[in-house]
Amino acid sequence: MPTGVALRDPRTQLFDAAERVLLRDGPSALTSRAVTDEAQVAKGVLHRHFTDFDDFLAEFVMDRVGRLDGPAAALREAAGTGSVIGNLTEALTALFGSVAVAIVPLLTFRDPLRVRLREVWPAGVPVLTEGVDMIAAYLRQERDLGRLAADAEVDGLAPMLVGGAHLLFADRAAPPGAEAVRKVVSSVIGAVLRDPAKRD
Amino acid sequence: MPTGVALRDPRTQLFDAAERVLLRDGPSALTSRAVTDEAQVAKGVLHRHFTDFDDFLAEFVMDRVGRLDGPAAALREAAGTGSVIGNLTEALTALFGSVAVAIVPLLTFRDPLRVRLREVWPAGVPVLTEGVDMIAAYLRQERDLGRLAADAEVDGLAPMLVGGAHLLFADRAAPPGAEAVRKVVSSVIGAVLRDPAKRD
DNA sequence: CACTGAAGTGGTCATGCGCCCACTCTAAAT
DNA sequence: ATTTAGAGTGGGCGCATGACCACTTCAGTG
Repeated sequence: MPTGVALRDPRTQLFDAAERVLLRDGPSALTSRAVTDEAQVAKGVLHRHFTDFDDFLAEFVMDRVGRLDGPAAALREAAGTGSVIGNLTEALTALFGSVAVAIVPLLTFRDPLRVRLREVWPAGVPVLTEGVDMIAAYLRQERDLGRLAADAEVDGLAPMLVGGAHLLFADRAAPPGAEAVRKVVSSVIGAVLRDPAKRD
Repeated sequence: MPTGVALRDPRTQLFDAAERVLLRDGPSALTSRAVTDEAQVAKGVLHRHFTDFDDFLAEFVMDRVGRLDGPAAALREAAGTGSVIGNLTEALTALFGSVAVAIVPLLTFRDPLRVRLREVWPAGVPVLTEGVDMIAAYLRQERDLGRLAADAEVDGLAPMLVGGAHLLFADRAAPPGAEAVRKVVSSVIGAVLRDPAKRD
């Protein structure tokens, strides 16, 4: 086995491996060994590029959140036009249905990681708060309550993308899949926006 | 240290200890040692009364779900009356805001436990499916999508009751608390029920 | 062409977890 | 009074995980 041969883009390689493990085996299987094995590199690689496994996870999350630029731009554009409902629904659906967001709350269950994430988080916040505050505005709710509701929506849909964690209906064995989740987000947002006292 | 002295109601004692640990230290701290230590009993006690730690957790969850009888009755009654919106909102709020339900999805993250839970789960299902299907009906959505949406709502609100797991707004340090969660559930359900094509 | 340092490897360690089990104690049965 | 079954105790085992580190290899530098 050759050693010392430089890998190309080890960080991305590890991030992609982590995503594959997460989607295939679920969050409880996301260990440092599982990631390095999946990436077919030695255990030490992870520790050379990241101070910590939680550090790795935090960077992993932020990397995925960074891919939200597209949906965020669509959201801004939708807010500017006259026909708000259609475009906003579309943009919000894309935003909340994104796999990138879905990964976030999963990792939240690692307590130390949560602390770590709060340090690097601000970079990704604006993209998400925008959408959430818009929902709050359309609900004409207090800002905090609106945010809380949106938080619940995101946190709730996330586990289902990754392993079908729902328990209420155990008869439905397979996870719903990204497309079904998108449809639900769209429907829920649509229902909220159909509120009689709508604004446009 | 006296040994062999029979504890009174060891199961309830352990369940209560588990809930205290969960609410105080979060789901990642919910280990078998933490439970027995919190209950101030020896490690072995847990294994005498339960075949397994996951068995204990499954029984724990089912015990808490069993406390949903009150909200479920209120829900049935609300469905029978004429003024559906007010009563239904109240009943659904009580149902989804319940701490008992909140515990369920948390434990979902333990993979083996999920399998175990599916075996004992049917006993508690009707109580929950009732409320969820009602929401689906009011949303006039396909049954599966409605259920999925409700699942997301429950799963999403749960972690917030237990440690404030939300990340979108890291500036809000403290968990929202049960009362705030209730308000949000009520608001969201209310918004959905204000749909122009409402039924009552 | 030697030198140096960055990068990858894999053996090893400490920790914590769930679980087993030999032991002890109590209370009910004969 | 002796027996026996049930219940609580805690030492310790096996395993998995994250972290550490001595060693190896290669690219770039003068």
